[in-house]
Amino acid sequence: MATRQQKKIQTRNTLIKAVLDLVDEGGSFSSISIREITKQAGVVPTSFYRHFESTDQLGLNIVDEIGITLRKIIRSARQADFSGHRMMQESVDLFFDFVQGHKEQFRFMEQGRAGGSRAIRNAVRNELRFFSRELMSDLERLKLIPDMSSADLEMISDLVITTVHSRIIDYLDDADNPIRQQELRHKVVKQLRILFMGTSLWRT
Amino acid sequence: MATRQQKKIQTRNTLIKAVLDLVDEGGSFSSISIREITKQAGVVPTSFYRHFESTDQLGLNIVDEIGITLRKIIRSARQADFSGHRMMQESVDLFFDFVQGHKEQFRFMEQGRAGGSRAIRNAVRNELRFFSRELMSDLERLKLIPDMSSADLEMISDLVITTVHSRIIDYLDDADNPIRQQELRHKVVKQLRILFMGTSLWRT
DNA sequence: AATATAAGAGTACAACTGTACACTGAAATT
DNA sequence: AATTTCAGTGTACAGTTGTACTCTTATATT
Repeated sequence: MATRQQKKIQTRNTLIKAVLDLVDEGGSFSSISIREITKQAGVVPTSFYRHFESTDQLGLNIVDEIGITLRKIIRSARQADFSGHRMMQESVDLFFDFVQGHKEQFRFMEQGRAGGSRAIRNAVRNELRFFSRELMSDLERLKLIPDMSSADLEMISDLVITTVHSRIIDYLDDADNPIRQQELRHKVVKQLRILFMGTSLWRT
Repeated sequence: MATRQQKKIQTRNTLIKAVLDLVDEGGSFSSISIREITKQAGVVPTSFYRHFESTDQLGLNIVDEIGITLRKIIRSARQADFSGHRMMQESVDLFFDFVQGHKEQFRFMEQGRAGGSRAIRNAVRNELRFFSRELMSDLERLKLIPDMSSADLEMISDLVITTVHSRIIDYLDDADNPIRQQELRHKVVKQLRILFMGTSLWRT
């Protein structure tokens, strides 16, 4: 049998998973009760407090997990080392494949960004900013956008991330319509192309 | 005194306003109860059902009101008839002034888009699509983007709307920091400039 | 003037909520 | 081997929830 510490971590993960499952089933994080969570996790209500002092605290931990997923996306993209004219399509596909593979996390992120508590909104914002900064450093490193100040590069990275992440909800809501999902990916690619073309004409 | 019909409409509006007030105070629509709403509205809980069969129904009515606000934005922009190199800045300012003036509505919209019920998410999506289509027809009418197919124009309008509306939450969360709000407006203007520059190089 | 209508008030209740408290038993420490 | 620790259980309770029901009374209809 496992050690006490291991078992605790296990239950903790079960609680987090319970929330993500409930969100995936269509629930809204802000209206999920401690009792629903513990029921879903197969644990008694009061046990919750052995791990989190509030649902909000649990939510912040989920945001941390989302951060990990975002880092995985970045790592994958760097390893794949896309190049040439298919680079854009391949990057977008990589991103949405991750969204598909972690739909509960991304649904939670979008919910939290707009409708969570102040703390959760800020946490999500931070993760997105981090993601944007990583993109920025890749744009710099690979010299994908020559002759650009740091401030402008930051602004452009931000625009790219916004363009992509704004479509997450629409993408997930089309889960039963793969054709529309495909079109959506395609649309995003076009939008990013436009945007990158714009950078070549940009002068601060 | 007012007629029975007028009084009914009045209470109905009070209920809607109650929800928007609660959202403005930091509440999440999905977790607001009928009793909270009626309490805020100064009306007995059971009265709620004389007007709406569920909170979701009330929410859909709020989305309709948001639609009206969006139409006002469009009308204002057309009347103002911005032109020249300040056009972009003036349009963005117009938009964010409206956001400022209807913060409860816009907060509700962002919450609903990501965390509402399926019905509410779809309703919000529809309003945003409408908004995007109106922009598209203006781009066409004013020939702001020459030599562009309808499909591409639609895709570009969508990108513009996304870029602007994605910043609503960030903007409202900086309510206590007007300098940051100003910077945010400025950033959006730059992003739109890049994007429009991109369109001039675009070939399907 | 007599009657019908219907918006809002009041009452009631079962289901659910967060959380305080004492308990259990297996794992960790001594 | 004896003791301590502590994750998870069980019980309890006051507050909140949605909603069915009846009642009131001002307005509308006749």
